[in-house]
Amino acid sequence: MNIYDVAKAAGVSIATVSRVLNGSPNVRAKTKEKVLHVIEEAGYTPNIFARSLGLNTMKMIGVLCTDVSDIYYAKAVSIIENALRGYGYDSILCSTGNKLEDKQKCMDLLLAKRVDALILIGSTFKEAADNSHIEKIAEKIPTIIINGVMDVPNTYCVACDEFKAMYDNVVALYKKGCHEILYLYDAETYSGTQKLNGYKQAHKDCGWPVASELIIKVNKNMQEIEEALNSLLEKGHTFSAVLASEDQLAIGAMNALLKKNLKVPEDIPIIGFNNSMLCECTYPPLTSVDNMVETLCTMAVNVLTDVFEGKSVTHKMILSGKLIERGTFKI
Amino acid sequence: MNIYDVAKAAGVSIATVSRVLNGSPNVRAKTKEKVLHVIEEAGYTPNIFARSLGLNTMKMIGVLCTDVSDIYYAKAVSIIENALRGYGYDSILCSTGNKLEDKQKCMDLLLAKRVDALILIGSTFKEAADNSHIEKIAEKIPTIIINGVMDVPNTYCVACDEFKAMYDNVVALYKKGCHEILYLYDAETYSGTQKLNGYKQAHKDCGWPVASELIIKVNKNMQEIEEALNSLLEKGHTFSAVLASEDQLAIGAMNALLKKNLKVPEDIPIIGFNNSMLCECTYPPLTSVDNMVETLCTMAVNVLTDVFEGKSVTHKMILSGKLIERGTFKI
DNA sequence: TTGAAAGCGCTACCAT
DNA sequence: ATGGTAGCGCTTTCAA
Repeated sequence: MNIYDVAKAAGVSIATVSRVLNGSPNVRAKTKEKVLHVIEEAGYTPNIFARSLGLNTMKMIGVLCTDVSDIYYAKAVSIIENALRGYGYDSILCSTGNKLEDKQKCMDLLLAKRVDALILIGSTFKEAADNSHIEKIAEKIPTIIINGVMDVPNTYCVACDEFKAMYDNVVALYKKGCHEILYLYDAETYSGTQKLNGYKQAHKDCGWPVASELIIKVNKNMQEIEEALNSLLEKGHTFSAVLASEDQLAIGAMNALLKKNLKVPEDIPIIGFNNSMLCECTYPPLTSVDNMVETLCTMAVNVLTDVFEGKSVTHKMILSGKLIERGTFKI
Repeated sequence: MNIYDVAKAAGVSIATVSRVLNGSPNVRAKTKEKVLHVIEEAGYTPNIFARSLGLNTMKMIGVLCTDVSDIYYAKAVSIIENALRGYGYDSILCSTGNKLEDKQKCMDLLLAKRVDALILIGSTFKEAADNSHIEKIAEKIPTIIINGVMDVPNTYCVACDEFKAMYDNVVALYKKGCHEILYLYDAETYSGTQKLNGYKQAHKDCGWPVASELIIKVNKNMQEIEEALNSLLEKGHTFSAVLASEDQLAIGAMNALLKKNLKVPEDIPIIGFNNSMLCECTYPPLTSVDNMVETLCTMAVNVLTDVFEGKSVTHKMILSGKLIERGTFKI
């Protein structure tokens, strides 16, 4: 069943059917009704491929992240997908994994599918190679980057000032008398680097040395975190607080400490990052930095629709994070 | 830049360009090279809309779930998306929320986008109305249902036998002397009903009465769970173990109990469901039923590709769950 | 208000 | 091995 069949059945031309389909006002009510009736009757659905061919858009956005099964990205994807749908856009999801090559392949795939825009969550990356790839993409379609910042035409960045958030964490801990702060991180993304730099800068500004052995890179694996902590302690290093770039890492540390019969926060306060659902899964619940995913993602989609509408849009928007105090640390 | 431009620049016909594009063997190596060179030079990308129009497929699958930000669905989506991409299919994601109407709207949207198939995660639903809608969809495209079972043509179900898994949980607790088992659940999906029925049936088969006040419906909200537990205890009801339809609920209960200075598992063993990442976030870590999302999702995608290839496929595949013993309960 | 017809850019069949 | 060409099903412009 195509538009010709509908036209024939309704006794009109395909142009008229098309007008009805697209809500043109230039159709007599009676004609419209007739056409609509045929459509309804036959259960006709316009062929979107043909439509897209003429219009050169399918109203679809590529949404790219390293791993949707990660609680943080999942949240972001959820919000973005919903917001986009609210604007009549569908989302093609690509959960790329960490390999640069795969990310690029996904972007190319999405580009080949002629998506109207790209939303990159939690990118960009440390590798310059990759950013150049984004530049190429951005030449063709608007590209929104969530929690990454780069200065490239047709690229729009919305991010949380995680540098400052982490900086403030350190200062807050210092004020409580915690001067040896274990720092756990797992990724060297833009966001990861920002946080680590905040940690370091705060030390400098406070006039304390950064103890490099207290900065540990781990995977999001509870056992691995426990082992890292144990090995640290065995080597005789001590720390009086834990800061992590992700809630999950903080929780790994927390459980390792609890296992050693240490009290949290009495012996060692802990602050996570992301303010994810995980914070309420521990006992005591985890104090964490809310980096505003929801706002970030909503803004990202709004920016995008503004771009589509040709409005002038800021290329960089930075929000502040916010410490959510729970059981593991209070200011 | 279109296929005509490429043809002209390469001094061949569009048919030849098309052949090169689609890897036809019937092109002289030299010709192929020439065309490829032009394509490379010009950075030409075939217009997928035109291609789709002719082929009547864009190699895209609609993936539908109630909430991608939920850790369980996120995992499933992640696996499905990756597996599909491995087969050259992209995923359009729809995180619908719980309202029946929205789910239907999403399915229709996806259908209008002419996806090649639909994968429904964690559906189907208790409402008969919805299932009839699925029937209509399945008339047009193959529909895979993960953790839901229905008997409809062109519909393929892969599910975990959660009835049995929960049944076994009850039996295992009984054997340990726990006869009053609090049951927490949050959703009346197919899966939710299966689990609850397993809980009830096990009681029956063991000759124990089901205490209806011990079956509590809650939302995935820690505070609400705590309140539900407290109110239960205040009313003088007691229980010697906790079973939950989802890890998160189990954890809510666990934290409420810890807050009351009860010991887990010494005073009260707890078993969650889904074997999610959350299990390792608590202390002690949560014993939980692995309902095989990964396998389920991989199978789902395999079933789909088999269907596409016209192979004959079982319409119902049921896997067994598996108890993963951690700190909160051991057999 | 309506219709005729020219694209949109590709695939695949039929010739050669 | 290559070319010509008829679709695929829509939108939109131009006429009437």
